[in-house]
Amino acid sequence: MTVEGPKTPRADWRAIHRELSRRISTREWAPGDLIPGEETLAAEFGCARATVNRALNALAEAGLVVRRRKAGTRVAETPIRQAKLSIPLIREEIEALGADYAYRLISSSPADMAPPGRFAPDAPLVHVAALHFADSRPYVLETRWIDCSVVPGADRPDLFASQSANEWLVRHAPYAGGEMVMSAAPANATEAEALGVSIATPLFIAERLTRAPSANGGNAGSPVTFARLAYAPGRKLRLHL
Amino acid sequence: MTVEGPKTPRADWRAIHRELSRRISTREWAPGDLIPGEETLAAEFGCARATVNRALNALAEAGLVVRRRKAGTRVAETPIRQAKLSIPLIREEIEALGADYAYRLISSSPADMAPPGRFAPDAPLVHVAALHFADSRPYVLETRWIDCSVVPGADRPDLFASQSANEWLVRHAPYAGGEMVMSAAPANATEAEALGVSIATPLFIAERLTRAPSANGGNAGSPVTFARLAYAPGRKLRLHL
DNA sequence: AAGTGGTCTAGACCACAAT
DNA sequence: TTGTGGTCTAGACCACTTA
Repeated sequence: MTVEGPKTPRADWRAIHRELSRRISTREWAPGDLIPGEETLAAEFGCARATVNRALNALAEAGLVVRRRKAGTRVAETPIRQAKLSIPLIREEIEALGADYAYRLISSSPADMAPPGRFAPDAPLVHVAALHFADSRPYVLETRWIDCSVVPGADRPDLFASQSANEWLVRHAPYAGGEMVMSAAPANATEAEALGVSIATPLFIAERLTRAPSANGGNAGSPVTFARLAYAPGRKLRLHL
Repeated sequence: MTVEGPKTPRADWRAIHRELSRRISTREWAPGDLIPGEETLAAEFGCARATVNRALNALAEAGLVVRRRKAGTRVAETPIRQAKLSIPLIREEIEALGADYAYRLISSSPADMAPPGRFAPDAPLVHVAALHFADSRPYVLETRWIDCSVVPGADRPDLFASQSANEWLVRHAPYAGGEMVMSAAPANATEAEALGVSIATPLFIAERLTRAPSANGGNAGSPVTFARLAYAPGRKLRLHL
């Protein structure tokens, strides 16, 4: 009998998910073990197979089990292997810290120098540098290039005077996918001055390339924008596993 | 009609997902727009509502749409806001680079100093320091504490002489969840010596706290292990959006 | 009060892969 | 060949929210 509380629904896929999750985390079912099939579990929990299927799919998506036709479902050998990283707008990130947000454009101009190899050689680029502040202190330096042939209007003067490129792009650029690379690097002269730290101070760097939807509807079209974010010291990226 | 190719299934939730995804990425449906209800879309695609539901749920999980009862489904204001981060074992991470993996234990002993505030004051801790090599070059310094009262046997001598604590724990410790924090920091004396770099060199730091399942089956039990990973310069964390 | 998503069911057929 | 997961359906009821 699985029904316990007065308000307990007869068969809730979340309840099944919890129970299976428990059996795995307590090693009642150890890594590598083959667990019962959907039909069997459905009988055990007294519900339809589709309900068990949903619970198992959620476990699979979280990386707790590995499912294969005919082979069955097994507890993953390496259980915690995936985490979801939410990427908020910088303004939201700062406001979530309980700090006041401010923005200042440093420069916006047709690009002289472009980051090598990311855009087509003849792409009409705009270069934008801007600072984001938390409680009047520099929080992150944003250095960005935008391909105007993909995002018409991005070369309008003063466009980014009072709104960050990211927020404008979110509203005006088509998107499909992209890549993000995070690393640690010493502050260069520009970053040091903008953030008010010494040269070579360790900075958390996030670089992000966004791509337009490709012709066939896939998610690997031509680059729309490339941004390098250099965070002031102390910035931490938190994840829940 | 939606059926086009000879092999096209009548109604495939992935096809619906692709089509809706396309409408969003091309801004046919712009951020903030209310999109048609499940019933309407089911009629359009000629399938059951459950099939549309599955496609929309996938979009919601990816952060492309926001769904609320009675209010309907809207295109998210900030489209790309989530990324999946896969966290492989260090050995797998190094082997994925095409490099040879090697491991060397530096020290393993009852903990004298514990990271403050992470474990109970009287918890019987073991402290482990170890180096992971890629092609004979230091790749990451692992500094770890383990609560032996949660993981019996972790204080066995020479347990981590030839296998990393992480791999042993994966096989022997119950788990439930945890937190991970990433940042950039200057190398301290220990890290500098172990990794063969100068003091204050910028390092990518990942700190990970793992928790045991709590009594009620939740995912916020007592700490099992805390690990600090200090990566040699050049390490990059790549994400696909 | 009413509309929308959330979920369950019972049955069916299919796709893949191990035997 | 056959067992297992993958998916679809048609209908039903429920839960949450907005109006």
